[in-house]
Amino acid sequence: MEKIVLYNTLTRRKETFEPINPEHVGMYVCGPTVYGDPHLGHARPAVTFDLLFRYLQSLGYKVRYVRNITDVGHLEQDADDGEDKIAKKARLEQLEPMEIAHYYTERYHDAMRELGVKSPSIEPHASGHIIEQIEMVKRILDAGYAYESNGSIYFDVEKYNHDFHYGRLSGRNLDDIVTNTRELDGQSDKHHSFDFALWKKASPEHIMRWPSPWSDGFPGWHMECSAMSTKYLGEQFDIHGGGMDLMFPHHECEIAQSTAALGKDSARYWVHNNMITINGQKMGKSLGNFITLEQLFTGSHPMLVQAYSPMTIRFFVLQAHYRSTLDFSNEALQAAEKGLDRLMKAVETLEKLTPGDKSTSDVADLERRCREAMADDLNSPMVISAMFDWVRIINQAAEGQQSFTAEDLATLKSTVHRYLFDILGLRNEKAATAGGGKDMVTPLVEMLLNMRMEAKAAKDWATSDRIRDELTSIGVRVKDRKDGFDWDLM
RNA sequence: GGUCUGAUGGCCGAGUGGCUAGGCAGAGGUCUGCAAAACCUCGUACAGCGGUUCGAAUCCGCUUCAGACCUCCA
Repeated sequence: MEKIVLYNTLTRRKETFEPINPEHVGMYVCGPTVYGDPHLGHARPAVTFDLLFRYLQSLGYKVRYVRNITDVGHLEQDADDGEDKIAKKARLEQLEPMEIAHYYTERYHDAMRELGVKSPSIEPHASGHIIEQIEMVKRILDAGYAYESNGSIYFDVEKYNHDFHYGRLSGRNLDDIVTNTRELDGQSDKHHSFDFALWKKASPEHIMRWPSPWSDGFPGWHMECSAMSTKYLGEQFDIHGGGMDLMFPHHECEIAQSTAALGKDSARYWVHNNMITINGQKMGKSLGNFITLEQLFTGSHPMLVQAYSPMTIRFFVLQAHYRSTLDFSNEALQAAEKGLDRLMKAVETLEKLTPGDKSTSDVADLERRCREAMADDLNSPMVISAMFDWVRIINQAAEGQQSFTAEDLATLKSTVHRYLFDILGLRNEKAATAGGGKDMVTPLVEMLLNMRMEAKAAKDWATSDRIRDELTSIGVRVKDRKDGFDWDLM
């Protein structure tokens, strides 16, 4: 198996990736809380871990990719008295919480499909794993790292920290957390403000509730990921992913829970994607500066000067390394759109190239550069950079300035396919599709262009230009070739 | 305040102790009946100040600025 390195947040360095079972990879990624439309921020982790998923598969691993749906337990504001996000939305819209969860899950799936994000292997819902979560809470209680207080169960951070190290993922130690956390005013059931809920007793008006040994209530937010990752991937698995903003407290608490319950670390490689920013600031719900994916696809947001296709968004995300922040702007998105367009045109050009006697460039160069870039912590920008160098070479070949043997041409096509389509997950949105798109209009366009050729032969420039102008006006771009024509849809 | 990141040419964004990342925009040229597309050429950028080094934008220190997390957010 190809040797690859991944940046592990746990050690803050790149490490050679070695799965627990040689042929298999278990990967868990924190999915969305389904109480609102998916926005540009959701696209980052989805595309990042889709890239990792596709890449690992392309290397030959059998990957079990688990991405959860949070439909219960995620509270607003202070975890002690905040309202459940789903329940709040349900109350505001006078719907069942499950209607809200279902609706936004569907919206999320639709957007992900558009972005070319593959469906994970398993997509468990928190509400469907209450029993597993209760079992895990019991294990933590049995191990002595949690306490009951008025029907709720809290994690005993101080005791845990005595035996292990609370804060090792996010680089904190408990003293820092203590001095930087405001102690609550005695109203809380918690012993310390830094303790977190494993199980919460439901207040009378709380809708989403389940029976448990301690009270009718609901699980704490962090429980679902620990319980579901353990259930589907085992007590130890390879990769745990998510956004950097989840590092603390969410992932830190997950580590504490799993370690307390199982006596050992659960995830070996922690992989975090960085944020998408807008005017240098994180794009997020709380800041109210987010743009939904649908708004992006349709251009219906005051900040957008035009619509951007799903593949433009995907390409935009892939052009930056996943651990860097990526700044949103119309200019950047337009650049991505044009760049992607050029890339896809070159792929079409490549399909039409005819083989020559010899090859004037080494096709192994592209494969090597792409392979090395991906193996080095998923460096998709480097892959794209190599691709563009070859776009030039392909275009030169189309002009007769380069040539390739049939064998090299086949290699080149397969390399481009593998990296651009299979691994980066891009697709040619404008390409011919069965029963629609370019195919449908081809006979008509070519008839007109043949007429234009005749006009040109007769030096009837007026007719020739009129045909071209009319075609341009309906979105067909005409390109003259030495011995004919070419065209595409704008 | 604590923890941690980052500062790259007009914009986005890689990378690296010495060898052109790439895209977009811009300028000139080739081709063309004119265009478009494509191709060729061009900007010689790495926040500031010190230090290490034969050599640093890349390593170290300081300064300035920005961002993330420390309450929910991908």
